[in-house]
Amino acid sequence: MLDNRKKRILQAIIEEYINTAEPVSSGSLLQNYGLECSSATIRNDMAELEHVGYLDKPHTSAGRIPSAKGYRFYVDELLKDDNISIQEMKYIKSKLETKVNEIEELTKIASNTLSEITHYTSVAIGPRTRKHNIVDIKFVLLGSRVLMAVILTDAGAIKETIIKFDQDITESQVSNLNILFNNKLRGMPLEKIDEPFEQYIMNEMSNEVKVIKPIIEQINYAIVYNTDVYLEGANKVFNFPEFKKLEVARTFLNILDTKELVLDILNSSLAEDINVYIGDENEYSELKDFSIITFRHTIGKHDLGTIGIIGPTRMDYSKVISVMKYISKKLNEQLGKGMF
Amino acid sequence: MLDNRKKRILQAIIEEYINTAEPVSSGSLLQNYGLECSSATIRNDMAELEHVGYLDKPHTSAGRIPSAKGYRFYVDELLKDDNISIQEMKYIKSKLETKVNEIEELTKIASNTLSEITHYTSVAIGPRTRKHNIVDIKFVLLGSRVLMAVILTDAGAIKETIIKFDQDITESQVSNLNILFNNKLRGMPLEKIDEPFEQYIMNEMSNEVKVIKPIIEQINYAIVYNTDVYLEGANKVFNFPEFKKLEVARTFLNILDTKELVLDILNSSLAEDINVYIGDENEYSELKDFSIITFRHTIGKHDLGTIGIIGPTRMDYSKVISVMKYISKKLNEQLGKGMF
DNA sequence: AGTTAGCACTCTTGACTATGAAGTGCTAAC
DNA sequence: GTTAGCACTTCATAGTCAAGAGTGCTAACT
Repeated sequence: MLDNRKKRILQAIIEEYINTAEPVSSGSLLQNYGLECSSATIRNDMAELEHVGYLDKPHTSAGRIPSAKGYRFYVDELLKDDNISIQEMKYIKSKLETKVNEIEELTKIASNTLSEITHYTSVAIGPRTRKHNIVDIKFVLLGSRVLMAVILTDAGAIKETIIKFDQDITESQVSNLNILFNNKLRGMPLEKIDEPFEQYIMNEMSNEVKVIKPIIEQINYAIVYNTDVYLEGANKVFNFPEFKKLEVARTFLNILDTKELVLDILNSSLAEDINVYIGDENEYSELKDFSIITFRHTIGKHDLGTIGIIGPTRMDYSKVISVMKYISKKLNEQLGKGMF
Repeated sequence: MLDNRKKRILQAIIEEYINTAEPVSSGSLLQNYGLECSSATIRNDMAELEHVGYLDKPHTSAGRIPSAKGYRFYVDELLKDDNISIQEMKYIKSKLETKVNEIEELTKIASNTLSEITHYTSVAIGPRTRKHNIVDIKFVLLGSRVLMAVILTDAGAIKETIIKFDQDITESQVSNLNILFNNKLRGMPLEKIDEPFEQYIMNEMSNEVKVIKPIIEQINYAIVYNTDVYLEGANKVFNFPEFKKLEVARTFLNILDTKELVLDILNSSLAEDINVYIGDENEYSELKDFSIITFRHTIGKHDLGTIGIIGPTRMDYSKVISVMKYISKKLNEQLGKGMF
């Protein structure tokens, strides 16, 4: 276990390094933090902290920088999560109070705001709607051969998709579809639009089998593939000195371009909690020089979307987590008002 | 006017520079291009070409690089637009033959393909629909206080938007809306959903004025603001040596992040033609080190979307223009089939 | 008059060196 | 357990130098 002074020194080094991006020396700690001991004592403690793996040393005559393990200790034990100003709170509130028509828009706004305030790149995905319950499903004829399906869910998500046919569709077919789909599916989760259901409908409307298949296919496609990844502030990374090295910047942009990877990370984030992945804690080796902080917001058991911040391991964890917690709180208040 | 040999030398310099990104020397021209003269002659011509502004010189003892004016001459007079392989054509064909439900998807696919083949960053916007004629307009009640408006146009664009109310909406109101809107608007361009129209509807439905206003507002919002900018391959720039300088990469990403700027550029592109903006020909000074090539595809007088390529001034104009022309041709064939 | 060989001149690049600054780790004293 | 003092290490910066690449000019050639 670390004694009190060592903890203070570790915290000071990490916070100084987060601010300056320069290796922290014993002298600078003495100057800027009110430590009541000499630089030699600090050096001894720093050697100890390095020995147990919380610090690294770029080379013998440089100061210390935090290791991934050091950041982890900091995040778990030392970090303060009230690192947010009144102005920032006001700004967040005003942004989140925008009137939106769909839950997904709110996720976008939250992600956007998070990036603005923290100056890191944010990523977000909309809700995984498969578990959402169907409130209403409507088919509307847009042309003699064009049908639109609109599905409303109890978590405020709206899925709409267009289906084209090689043959004319009649109004009576449409009203049949409306009745059958609603009778069977209302109150059911979206994932119930599956093969058994397709079979059922085909039996009920046995003389128009050709119409059913594309409808079910297209709806499923819309539900599954409608997982856009929203990105905000990719260019912000150039403000950080770690991205001065072209290779790092390139890796970063490649990560952001690999939608599947981002999706995977956001999806693996646990429900209702803030998750921090520091450097090589990340499952993917491409991410070893980066940290990711995610959180998912939910209503009851319903997933409403996941937001993440990605940046250098030298990230201002305190700031990001503080802002995230506040946004999370406000989102819940907002959603609690019964918007949907 | 340039004599034949000077033209050949200019062309050779530009093509060599596009390939290598290194200043081109008289010696290397002699080696790699079958010019029947000595390096001294080439040097004389190069001095002349520099004098008239087609070439620049980084410093006295370096080779020459093309100036913006040089590229312009090359694009206007020397460029070949058949720089595309059979495989590439096949690939483009296969991509564009994907079945799509909306014209906008096709624009996205074309943009995406263009970026894949040329390895430059592509941007695209959907059609400016204001001049599109309304084929049908439908209101659908999604909940007692949620209305969806779907508008179909003769160019295959579908605009849908959701409107929320503080009061219940009845089915009879909805059918009224359907009748009134369609009677008045069918065959009209989308831009006709304007203030005079709002007045007209308000007169016709004078007892439900409160319902009309948000509808018109929201529809107009959807028409005007539904101009997403699609971006593809932003990370590709790191393959080009001009982006080795961090400042250039940063400027580039900032440009891509400024949606309004990109939108403006794409919108100012003329109809049905390929437009090339080289370096400081661009209206915006931020773009002085970049070139942009755009083209808009149309059916008759209808705008169907605009696609652009943005990259360093040392761009492979020949390749990009060749591929664009081919895509443009295929798009027209595709659309000519009467998909919409 | 246009073309060419030859060569002096210019500028860049990379390797090598010297020097100063920053910081540590150790020793010995407190 | 803490601290002052100092030797030692490493990095960053500037300076020097030589090699290499390419031009521009001059004078000769066709």
